[in-house]
Amino acid sequence: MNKHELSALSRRERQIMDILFRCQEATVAQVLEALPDPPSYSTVRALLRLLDQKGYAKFRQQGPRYIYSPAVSHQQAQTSALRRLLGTFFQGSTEKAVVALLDLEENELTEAELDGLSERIEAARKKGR
Amino acid sequence: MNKHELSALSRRERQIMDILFRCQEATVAQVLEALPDPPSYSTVRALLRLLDQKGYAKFRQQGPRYIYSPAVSHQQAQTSALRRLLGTFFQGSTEKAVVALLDLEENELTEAELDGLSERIEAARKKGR
DNA sequence: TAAATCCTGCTAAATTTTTAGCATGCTAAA
DNA sequence: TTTAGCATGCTAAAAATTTAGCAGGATTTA
Repeated sequence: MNKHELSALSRRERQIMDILFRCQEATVAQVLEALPDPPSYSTVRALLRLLDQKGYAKFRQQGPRYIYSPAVSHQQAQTSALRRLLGTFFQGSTEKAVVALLDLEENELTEAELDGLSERIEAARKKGR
Repeated sequence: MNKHELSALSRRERQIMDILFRCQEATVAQVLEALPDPPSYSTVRALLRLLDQKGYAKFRQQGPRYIYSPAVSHQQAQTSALRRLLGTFFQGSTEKAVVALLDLEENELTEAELDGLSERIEAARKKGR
């Protein structure tokens, strides 16, 4: 029932939304720079205008240029992306996903972060019963 | 360096790959059924053939029909999806992602799963120092 | 102030994606 | 065996996406 179904976006549109979510805000030039197989400046502008018209992105003017950002709440998009990931790769199992995350090589969790996670798990334990 | 960059796929192609990853294997009919805004049977066949040609999917014959599956390793696609998610929504922080996962309403973690996670965290702790 | 530069809006062409339909072969039922 | 029902392969049209380029306005710089 989600009015803004991100999975319905076209290839370029999705690539751009990814960038907007990652950067929070970006100028046309920044988006262009971050795009794989970068097209022309003109193209990026057109795409951003399109995303604005469709309600996925918005922009404000800063001096001479536009600064674009996602019009969809970060929280909401995040949740929806997580759900999709769970369904697609982890049979809906949160536990499997967490394990896979912890197993990623490149992650260096600090002692403090590990503490935080332990607490969260204890909290979940209490809530569970 | 990844030869099969899933983010380069078109809208329908990605939707189909999602289904293949979720189901592991699927017939044309099953893919069709799982597709949002389902097109015609014929269309799905064409798309699957395309994905096969591009090396994203493969199929085997079972009796009269084909059974399709991803040609990319589940593990690899999973990892790449996780990385992308981390970068897009969590500033690369594994910890943030785990917290968000645990905070999803619909997850009901069993006692056993929570135990497992605690162990994982302890393991990470030891490895860390 | 004039020139150069950077930005946007818009339009239309090029390309890619998505789609349906026809031809054909296999399987199973009548 | 003949027919009906599915299944696929292929092709080409339709639709959508992606792209470049021109026109115009603002801003900066010389």
